[in-house]
Amino acid sequence: MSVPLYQAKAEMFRTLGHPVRIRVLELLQDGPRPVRDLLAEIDVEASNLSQQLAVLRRAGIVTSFRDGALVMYALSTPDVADLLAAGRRILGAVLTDRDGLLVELRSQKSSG
Amino acid sequence: MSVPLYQAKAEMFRTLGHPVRIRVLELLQDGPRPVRDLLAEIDVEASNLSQQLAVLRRAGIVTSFRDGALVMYALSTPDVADLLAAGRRILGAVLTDRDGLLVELRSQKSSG
DNA sequence: TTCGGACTTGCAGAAATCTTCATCTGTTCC
DNA sequence: GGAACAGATGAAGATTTCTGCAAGTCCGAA
Repeated sequence: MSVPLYQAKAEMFRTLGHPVRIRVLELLQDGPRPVRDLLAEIDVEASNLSQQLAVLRRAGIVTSFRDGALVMYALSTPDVADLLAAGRRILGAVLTDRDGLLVELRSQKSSG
Repeated sequence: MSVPLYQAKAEMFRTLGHPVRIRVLELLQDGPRPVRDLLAEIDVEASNLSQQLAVLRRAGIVTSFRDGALVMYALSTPDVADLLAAGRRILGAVLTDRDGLLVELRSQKSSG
C-alpha cells in the first residue's frame, strides 16, 4: 500500500477533530453558505476560520466557489451528515452523564 | 455550556484520528480481543499500543477487563461500527482516485 | 517465592497542530 | 484609479500529540 487505507481514514477523522471545523460542517449540513455567515455564527477570527476551512478543503470534505464578492462553501458529499450523526450517537452512548452534556445532546436537533 | 458539545464531538473525532487507533477499532468490531492479538496484527511496539489503547479508554470508546493473565478490550458501543462505516463511505466519495486508494477501499469488506 | 509473560505508566525528545499577526489577492462601488 | 469589504496565505511562537525507552504492576506456573 502506498498510503495505507487505515492511515487515510485516520487523517479524515483527525480533520474533523477540531471544534471550529465541526461547527462549520454542522452549519453546512443545511446547504452551501458564504464564509461571511460562518464567521457570524462561529466566534473565531477571520484568518483562523480561513485556516480551518483550508484544512477541510485540502481533505476534500468541503468545496468552495466564488459567488461575486462572496466565497461559498459546501459539503463535498452529503455522507458527511451521516458521519456527524453517527458521532452524535456515540457521544450519547459514551457520556453516561459527564458534565451534564448528555442532557444537551438529547435536546438537540442537528446543530450545536 | 461547561464543555461545549461541539468540543466534545471534536475530541471524539480526534480520538479516532490515529492509524493505530483506527486499526484497533476495526479489529474490535468482530468482538472483544486480548491486547496480545491486537499486538500480533498491528505492527507497533507494545508500549505504544498501550498508549493508544489508553487514549481510546479515556475517551470511553473502548472498555477493558482482565481475563486471567490477559487483558481484553471491547468496543463500549456497537455504534462505533457505524461511524467507521460512514467514514469509509466519505473516503470513497472524496478520493476520486488519489493514489489508487479507491480500489483498495472497494475491495474491502470491513477491515483494513 | 521466584521467574517469565502480559501489559501499563512515566518521561523526554521529536513532530504535528493551533493561533495570531501581517500581508496579499480579488471584488464591488464611486 | 482608489477605498472598503471579503477571504486567503505565510510564518512564528505556544501547545499538543507521538514515539520509544526504562521501569513498574499483575498474574500463572514451577
